[in-house]
Formats: sequence, C-alpha cells, structure tokens
Amino acid sequence: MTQERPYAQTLTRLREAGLRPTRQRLALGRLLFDGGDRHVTAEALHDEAQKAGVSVSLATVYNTLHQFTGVGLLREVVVDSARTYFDTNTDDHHHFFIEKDGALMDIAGHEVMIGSLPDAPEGMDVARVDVIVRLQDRNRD
Amino acid sequence: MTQERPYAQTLTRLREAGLRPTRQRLALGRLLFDGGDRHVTAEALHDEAQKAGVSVSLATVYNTLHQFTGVGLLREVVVDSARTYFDTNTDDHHHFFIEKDGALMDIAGHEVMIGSLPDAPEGMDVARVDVIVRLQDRNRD
DNA sequence: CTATTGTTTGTAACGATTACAAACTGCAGG
DNA sequence: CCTGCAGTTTGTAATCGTTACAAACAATAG
Repeated sequence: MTQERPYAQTLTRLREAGLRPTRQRLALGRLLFDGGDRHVTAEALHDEAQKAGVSVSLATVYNTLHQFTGVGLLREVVVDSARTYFDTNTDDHHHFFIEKDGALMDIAGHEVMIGSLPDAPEGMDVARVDVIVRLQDRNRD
Repeated sequence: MTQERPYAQTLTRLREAGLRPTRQRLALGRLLFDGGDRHVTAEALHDEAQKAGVSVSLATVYNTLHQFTGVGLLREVVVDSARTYFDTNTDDHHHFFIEKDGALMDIAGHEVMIGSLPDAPEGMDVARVDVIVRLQDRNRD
C-alpha cells in the first residue's frame, strides 16, 4: 500500500511536525510507521536500520526517537527499568508486558474500563493513566 | 511505639523470611519499615543510612533491597526508566507519579476500579496489574 | 570455640543513554 | 546554480544507575 511513493506518508508527517525531512528521519520514520503498531527500543531500531541497509548512527536513532516523541508521533512506554520502549500507537491505550522476553502488546483503550480514580492532589492534573498488565507463563516454576 | 525494642519488629520479619538478621539488614529494615509506607531508591536509602550514622555500602543496599523484594517485604515499582523505586507497601495498590520531582504516592487498591480487562493471551497468566497515574502541575507552560 | 556458610564490601565492569564538538546537509536568498 | 547559515548527524567520551566479583567478615550450628 505504500509501495509506490514509499516516503510520502512519512514526509508528510515530518513536515506537519515541523521537522526537516532528512535521509535519516525518513528512513527511520518508514521503518516505524509502515505496517502496524510497533514497540521499539533504540538499539533494536538501530539494528533494524542497519539490516535494511540504512546507515544511521545510534546517537541519531536516540535523537530521532525523542524528537518524534516530542512532536507526538511516538509515545514512550515505561515498563522495564532496563530500557526505554517507544510506541508508534499514540492513541489512548494500555499494555500487556511479557517480562520473560521483554515483549509489549497493545490493549485498546476501550478494552480497559477504569471505573473510578481518586482525585489528583490539589494543584495537579492527571497527565495520563498507564495500565500495565504484567504477564507470566501459566505453569512457570 | 517501637521505642523500647526498636529492632524486634524487623527481626521478626527477617526471621520469618529466612534471612539472617545482620546489622545491615536490621538497620535498613528499620529505616524502611518504621513509620508509614515509603518509596525509596537505592541511592536515597543509602544516603539516609549514612545520615543515620549507619555504615552500609551501596552494594549492600542494592542486595538488601532485592532480597527484601524477593521475600515479599518490598515491591518494585517501575515508573521511571532512570531509577528503580521500592515500595514498602506490598498490598494490592497503585500509584500517582509526579514526574517533576520523582515522587510517588500510593493509591489504595480499592480506590481504583478496573471494570474490565481483555483476557491474557493463551498460556499466559496475569501476574499483576499496575496502574500509574502520571501527574503534572495544573498550569504548567 | 570452630568450621561452615551466608554476608558485606570496595571496586571494576556493564549497558543504556546523553553530551559534545566537528563535519555535514537542507534550504532560503541571491 | 552558488553561498551561507541554521539545523542535523556522527563518533566518541562521559555519565549514571546497577551488577559482578573476589576477598574480608560475621552469624549460627555443633
């Protein structure tokens, strides 16, 4: 579906966000946004780029992920203190997390009903509510 | 309330958990469990011990926090990929997190009603559900 | 009191992430 | 087109929290 003008979609996104469409950003954007929702770490995206024959430094991958997050193209997910995940799904939603192999799966926002929540302390607003459902193998010993 | 036999409580906890009651564990246990629920990082607890005149190495603080977690005296809370928090409240509950100053506040389990959740993927069990309510100042610019 | 086994300690090593200065590139204006 | 500048990228050094490790030490059974 994005075969003919492969970068058109990403290019538009970048322009709308006010980020210069550089070779690196276009390539990373394509890896990130083509195909369904993804959860990546900086290292993983860097490897992926290498394998796809795109030369991008790890530093740029970090910069880019943060810039994309800054303009709302990505969302940071904190589930594991060992590494930072970035989610291409920026809609309101939650996550399953399989610690065993560090995998994340989206849970659509409407699948979780939060019936009640206490009020935020005075002077504070709720910026976001994250629900993390941690999973383990059924018959682990 | 714990003035006369200050270490009795912690000593009992350690024995029940099968951990030798060493000077370091008793001292850290006291700092952690005397007084209400607390959220600490390794570095913070280490500083606190120093100030209380207790000599404990940072390595031991890390070891101890993990051992306490292992036997269920503490719970790890992942909210910020920069550092690991340990919570002395091991009951079922959730958290407010104020990113600005890295502060955590408990939300009692009964204050959050999770009305529905999708089933865990086949072969997996839900190990725990963490709800993190991220807060920001009301009129931040 | 002693042997044994579990603990503690200081320090080196690690892994993810950030800082930084130099090299490079997109793009506006001539 | 060419130029110059601001924005980007890059390699690498530095940082930071945490873990690994081996030697010194201490709790407990007997």
